[in-house]
Amino acid sequence: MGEPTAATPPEPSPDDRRRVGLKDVARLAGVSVKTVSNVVNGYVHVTPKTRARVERAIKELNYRPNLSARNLRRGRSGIIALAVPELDIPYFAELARLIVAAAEEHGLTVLIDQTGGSRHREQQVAEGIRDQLIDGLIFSPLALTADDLSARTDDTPMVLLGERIHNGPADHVVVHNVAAAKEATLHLIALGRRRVAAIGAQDDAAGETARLRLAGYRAALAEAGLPFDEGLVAPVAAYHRADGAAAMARLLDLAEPPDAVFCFNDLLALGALRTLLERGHEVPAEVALAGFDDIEDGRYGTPTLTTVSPDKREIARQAVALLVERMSGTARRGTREIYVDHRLVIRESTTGRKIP
Amino acid sequence: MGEPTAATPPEPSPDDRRRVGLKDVARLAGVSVKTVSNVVNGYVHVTPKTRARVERAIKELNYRPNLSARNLRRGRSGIIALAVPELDIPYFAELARLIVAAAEEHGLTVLIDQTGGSRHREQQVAEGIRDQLIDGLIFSPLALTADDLSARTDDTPMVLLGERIHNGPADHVVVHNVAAAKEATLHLIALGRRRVAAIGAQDDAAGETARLRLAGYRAALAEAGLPFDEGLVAPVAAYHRADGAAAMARLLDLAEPPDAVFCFNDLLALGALRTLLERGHEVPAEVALAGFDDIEDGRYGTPTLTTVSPDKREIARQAVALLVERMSGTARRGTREIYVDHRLVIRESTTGRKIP
DNA sequence: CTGAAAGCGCTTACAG
DNA sequence: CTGAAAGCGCTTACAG
Repeated sequence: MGEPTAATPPEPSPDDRRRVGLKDVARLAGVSVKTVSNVVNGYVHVTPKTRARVERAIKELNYRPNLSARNLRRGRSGIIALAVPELDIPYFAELARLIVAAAEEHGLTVLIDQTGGSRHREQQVAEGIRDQLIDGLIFSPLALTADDLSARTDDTPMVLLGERIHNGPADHVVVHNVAAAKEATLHLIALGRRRVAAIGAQDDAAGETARLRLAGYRAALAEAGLPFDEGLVAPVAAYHRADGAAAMARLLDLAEPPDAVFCFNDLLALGALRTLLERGHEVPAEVALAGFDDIEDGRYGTPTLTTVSPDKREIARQAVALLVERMSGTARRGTREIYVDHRLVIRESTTGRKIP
Repeated sequence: MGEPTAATPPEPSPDDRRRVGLKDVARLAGVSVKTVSNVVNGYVHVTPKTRARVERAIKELNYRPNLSARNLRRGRSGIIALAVPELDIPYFAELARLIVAAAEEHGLTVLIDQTGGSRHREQQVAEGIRDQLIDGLIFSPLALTADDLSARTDDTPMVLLGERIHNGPADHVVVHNVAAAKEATLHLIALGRRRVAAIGAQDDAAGETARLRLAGYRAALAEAGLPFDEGLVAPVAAYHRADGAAAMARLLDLAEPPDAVFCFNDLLALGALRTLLERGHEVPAEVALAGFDDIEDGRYGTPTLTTVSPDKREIARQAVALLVERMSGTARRGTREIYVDHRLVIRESTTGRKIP
């Protein structure tokens, strides 16, 4: 009494009505909370009559289980994180869609982290910015090294995607990059091309994808008995259209420009295509073009794009399946590296044939 | 006893070591849990010396707060959901990226729901499949009606995106569709075109976007004194490239084909472009083409695509800002409809000029 | 098949 | 500035 606040009786704000809990449902239905919990979670040992009564009460009160409480009690959240560089890079957008779908089949919800490929953000992800919120992580790093990952103190189950990190610190789903790049290059050579260029080389340590695809490219040249010409290998800073466009321009300025180009991804190829058409070159008559990823844009451009198509659905499924195994603790010791199929999809940018 | 399971004593699995909690940190640091909590949450009233000791203990034990417990206690999760039809439709991928970024500035994490535009899934989203997990929802519905949304019993704060639902049941961020479509059509007419077609009409109730953009198209014709020709309006089942390609083919088969086409989104335009080039028509010389959305694909095709560019960053910012206001309870009564700017980006598909 | 009760790990009045 | 304790809403042994 006499306290300054005494004049303001603690009056519940309109939003303050208490949330409906299990207890309220139990009271209305005239059963114990255990029974309500059993009904909510679909357990068997409840008589149909009791179940019906509980369900009526749930509907009447519009009860929804509080997931924070459930998670706290169960010790898991049912949420996994997907960390990718950018959501609007078509390859990652397609992958994200498939992973969300695959996760749903396991009753899991996906939360998305965009790292922008920045080392700092990737370290945060690896160290578990959201580790107490998520049960597992599917991670496609761009800047992190295997050492970074080996040093991580967070023990949230993790599955890696992409070429960046091999040999081990975590389960890993990949495609056979060397073989796929070799196939694509051999296809160009089989068309009779002799000056086959490559766009997408990268010097820095981040360029593991580049390294593998370049190896495949070189293996194809070697197998075909063609010389390797350093001048036909165009390095890029990143794997966007603009980089491909610029690289193609440089190749066209060579004394002896290429008659075919294998681009290390589709965005590079689409950028290169743009430069070729802009400068009045016919594709594939003068320059044949192949990419990697099979993103949807390549299927509808003019010409349509020949490309290596990794089985993205399978990548998503395997990634989620591996993660689920890790999370449940049923995974065997040691990490696994799973190789997913790919196929070469031949379209107009190498054959000139129209889509029927 | 005698039960078959009696032979297997309940032995804690190696993974079962208890999680490090506030209590453990408090014990190691020699302070109360309250103090640790204060340090973790960055509150002021802790002496530097105590703070340092706590921080050392946190590091030593590699302590991470349990978010489920925090959320349970605080009554919120810091997670918002973004529900869109598909993540790999470029427009939604771009929007998702921007919304994730905007949410991050408010310390919020985004969880993504893909509805596939299915009515059933959209109803689940509206009714709060994850309502106890999320603090708010940014929703771009395709099948739901205003009535569906008015009837929802879930009271999770929600912000709507897209043209589907106007007038009211929730806060809403949109662009001026009619005005924008009119501008795009007038631009085509200003080029001297007289048979301007439209691709993207839809009969069904879902076609609110279609209705508005068609209205803008008609308004432009009227303003320019051109007749409205029903035959030049091509309906589509969906807004994908394939629909645009098919619609364009039908328009080209007319006795008097169009000399310009306004497509109600960029994917339709890219599909239409494909048909035009495939059939040997010059763009824009024979047929000029404009789209809507300004997705990245349109910036790099050949020719590049003239399009209405909504300010997507602003859409994302406004959507998150509105939602945050609702969640904090500071929003005024009544729902708001926020119009975001757009501009017409003129590129080669109407002017034929090359990008410098 | 059902009930009463403990406890998941936090935050936050309430006292000091 | 710090401590002891209640309670968020669940799930789940433990009894019956």
